Amino acid sequence: MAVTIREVASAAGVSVSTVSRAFVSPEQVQAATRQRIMEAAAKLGYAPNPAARSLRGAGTNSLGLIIPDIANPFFPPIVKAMQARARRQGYTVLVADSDEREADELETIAAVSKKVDGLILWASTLSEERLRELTGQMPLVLVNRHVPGIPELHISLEAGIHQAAEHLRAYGHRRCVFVNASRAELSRGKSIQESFEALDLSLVELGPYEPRFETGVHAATLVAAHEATAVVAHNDLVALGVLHQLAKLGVSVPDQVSVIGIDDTLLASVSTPSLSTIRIDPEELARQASDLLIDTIAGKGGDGPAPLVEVGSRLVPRASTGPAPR
Amino acid sequence: MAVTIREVASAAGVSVSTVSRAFVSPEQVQAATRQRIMEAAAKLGYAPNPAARSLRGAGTNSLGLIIPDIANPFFPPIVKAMQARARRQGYTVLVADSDEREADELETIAAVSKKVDGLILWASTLSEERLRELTGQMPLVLVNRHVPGIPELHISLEAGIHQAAEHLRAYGHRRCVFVNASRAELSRGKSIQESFEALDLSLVELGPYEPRFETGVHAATLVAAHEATAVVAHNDLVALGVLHQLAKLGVSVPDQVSVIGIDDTLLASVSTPSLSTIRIDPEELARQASDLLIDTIAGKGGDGPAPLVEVGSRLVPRASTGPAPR
DNA sequence: CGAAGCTTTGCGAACGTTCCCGCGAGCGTC
DNA sequence: GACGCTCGCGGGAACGTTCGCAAAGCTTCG
Repeated sequence: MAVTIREVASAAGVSVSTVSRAFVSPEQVQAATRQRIMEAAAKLGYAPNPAARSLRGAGTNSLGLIIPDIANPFFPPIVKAMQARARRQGYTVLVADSDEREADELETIAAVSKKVDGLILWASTLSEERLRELTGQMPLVLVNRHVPGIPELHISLEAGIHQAAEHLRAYGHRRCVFVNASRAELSRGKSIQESFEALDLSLVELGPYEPRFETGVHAATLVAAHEATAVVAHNDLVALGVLHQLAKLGVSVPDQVSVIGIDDTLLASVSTPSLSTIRIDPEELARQASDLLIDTIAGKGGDGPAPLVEVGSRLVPRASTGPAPR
Repeated sequence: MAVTIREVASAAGVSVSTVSRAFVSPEQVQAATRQRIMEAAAKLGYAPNPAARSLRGAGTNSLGLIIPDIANPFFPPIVKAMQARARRQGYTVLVADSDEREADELETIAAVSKKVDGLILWASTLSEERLRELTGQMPLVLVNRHVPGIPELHISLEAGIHQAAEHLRAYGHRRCVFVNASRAELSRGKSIQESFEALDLSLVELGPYEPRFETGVHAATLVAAHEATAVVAHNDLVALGVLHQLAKLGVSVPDQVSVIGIDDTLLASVSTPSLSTIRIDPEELARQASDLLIDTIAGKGGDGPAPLVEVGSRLVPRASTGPAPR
């Protein structure tokens, strides 16, 4: 059915081996023959069969990306960027979500692992032991999860949080509320509490709740009781819940209360008022994660400790923050 | 490195063929032997190598899904649902986006096509001729694109549009605006124009524009000029642009103007006010599309005309629609 | 009791590719 | 001018699996 390497070989008047070489390591075959081969291949519409290729020992040229929830608007831009990045390096990206349940994650990994050269595990629910076992079987990169000895990408919100604190401080806010739903990235480095208090801003922490819209709705009813004039939410979705409920309560944003989200998802830029938020650049994230995995697959840094790369964050001020009321 | 079928065979004291059969067609091997094999496989941690399997002629057990833009919030829930559905049938889903550019789509198809058993092409930019050529090489399902002879899934907005018209009519609206950015699904069946006028609602069509937030912002400035009291937007994103600009103009929604979106993305449920919108059920869409492709792969309906399945829509009334001002 | 049919299992070829080995031609060195 | 080295290419085994074919065991029935 499909056109094989053999047909290309006879069409170009060379052996199968030479055609193979022309594709996998072109410098080993003379320019003239190479060109003949390529022309024949193009005319016949030949493309190497990935199954045969990977069976023989070469990799699959695919990366696996396992994220908690594709439907979470934070991820799609990252997936998109990673696809683009990986494609340029000759890789395809296989995306799957774990629904944040260990059983599902295991099943997903089992289904995907044989088809890829390496795995990016985002906020894995697996035990440290299991992850260690897994990394023995195939290249692994962890995002927002720390296990000694496994390459890791860490999202740091510290800079963004600091900028948010500065931003609110400059606007004259003194009392803030943080709606928490436990972000792994916040567990290292300076806590949000410390960042705010360093600037003489008091911060009361609500929760932890589930990271849902309704959480924001609920939290919004509490800010008055705390006499706070600013709210930082676990993510944009929660922030929108806050916005929604404040509007319903007749509280004006940003005139009476300022609101800040996290992630800079699409939600933030299209809300009314548009949402000030702490941005994590999906392009950079994708680039770092895929490069880290590709390097690991290539066996770089085989010695030495497992690499740890960090991606930062910054505040994107929009219309949901403003001067504190007096 | 990895454990092969041979090791399982010798561990279970049977031949390779029997182990193979135990996995691919269990009813052909006696219960007792099958159990022995499964135990040995489990103990050794054996899983069939997909590369070898697909090389030998069996399929890849993967479906390809090519959509215009993963970052468009309409798609992630569909992708998620399709993954879940396909997994239950033993398939993995390979998602890629085409960025709505023909060159990218071709490249994407080339990269993915060898790794899958069939392809779902969403709103393909390819020429009819090319699609026909492609369908000769592998099973294809088209969504929102009609090419005679190729299985197709058609999203019908007719019911949703009709319900929207009824909804607005019952609220006493008479003049409406439609912000258009050309949806393929609208090109068949009754036009939105006809649906509205059948209920004695006048509808002026703006555009077509690009389906962006800013389009909605722009369109919102025009509704007063048309003396309209209701807006139907190309999708939720555009509708949010409308909402945003109306708020800025001091026009109250829904007291002065009602707004309806299309797609029922996450955006619609978390906006302020929450957005009435025409919902296309992602679960049903995913189910129909993947089942259609899997049936096509299985060779069902080889004779007869190419199947055409339709998925409907319905209005989800929320807070952005209300009685027309008098 | 034997032939015929069915079920259960084993043997071995084939899938399309990569890569190790070996061969011959050309070239530089002493 | 013989030797060794490099370079370009061909031969063929191997990757792990599926599946057609056939052998062996069992049942059934005349």
